[in-house]
Amino acid sequence: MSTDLSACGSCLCLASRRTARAITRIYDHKLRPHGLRVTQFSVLAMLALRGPTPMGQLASFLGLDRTTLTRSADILENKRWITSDTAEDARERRMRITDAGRRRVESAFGAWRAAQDSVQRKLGASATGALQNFANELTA
Amino acid sequence: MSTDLSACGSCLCLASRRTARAITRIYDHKLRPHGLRVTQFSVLAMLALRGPTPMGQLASFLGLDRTTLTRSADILENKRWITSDTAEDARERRMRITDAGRRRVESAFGAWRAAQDSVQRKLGASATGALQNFANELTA
DNA sequence: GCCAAGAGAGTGCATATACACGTAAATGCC
DNA sequence: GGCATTTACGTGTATATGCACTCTCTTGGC
Repeated sequence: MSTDLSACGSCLCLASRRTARAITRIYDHKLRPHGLRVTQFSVLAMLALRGPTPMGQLASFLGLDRTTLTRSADILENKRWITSDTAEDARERRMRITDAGRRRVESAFGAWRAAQDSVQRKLGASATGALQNFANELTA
Repeated sequence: MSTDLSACGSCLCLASRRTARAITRIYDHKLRPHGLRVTQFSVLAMLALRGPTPMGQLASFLGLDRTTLTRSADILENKRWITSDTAEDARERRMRITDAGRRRVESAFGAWRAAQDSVQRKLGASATGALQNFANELTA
């Protein structure tokens, strides 16, 4: 009377993780010459686009845990690519991209574009559109 | 003459990672009472379905780096949920699920099913089908 | 003004992830 | 049979990820 595990072969979590790992490898490979990981690129690009943003809000935009961003932010701050200060509310840690950070992310933009195009070619336009929606639908 | 980074707002890598993180949280939450993470569940289920499998081959099926599986396998082996031995080829480390491992993954199956259904409801049938294809298309 | 409740953020811990590098066993070629 | 090559795998290092817990600061009610 052992359980039938065959349904696990179509595990959506495994599928999503495999997809993310495969895509991440493509981006990281392209970004490597610029000394950036795609996770770091995302944080820098987000800050460049949105301007100074408090931790929690930035974590929410990136869809990751607040405490995860704390560690990533420390790394980026050590590299002098971001700085942080406090606002009126002394609890808030407001993150800001530095000039060096902006130069770094801009220099890597071509590599990011190449990776983006590569994945787009492999998956097709409709698939990439769907992928864009998933995260939003899951956090709604 | 600063670069226009606005295209980074639709980064496919960020989208895939956000999706995977959100889905992982759902599965991990359901599996928690059973003392399993979804990554561990995947390894155990795969071994239960496929029988004894060498490291590299298992890593390939899971779409993760071989060295990542080394660490995960060590954890599962410490918990006595899997064992490993060598075959004719002394280089091969062949993984095998134990009875305790099988009981564990079977006891968690209901939780996995609940998480799977939950994500399926949120994304819809066509979307989940698409998600299943992505990983395969990217590793082809 | 005082205090309880809530909001924003950091730490300890465990696990996940992969690249560069190293090691040992099998294999192919002569 | 001996050695270069290939194959399967492990380690060192760095980063990513999130839960439980803790701390500090703000806010509301009195």
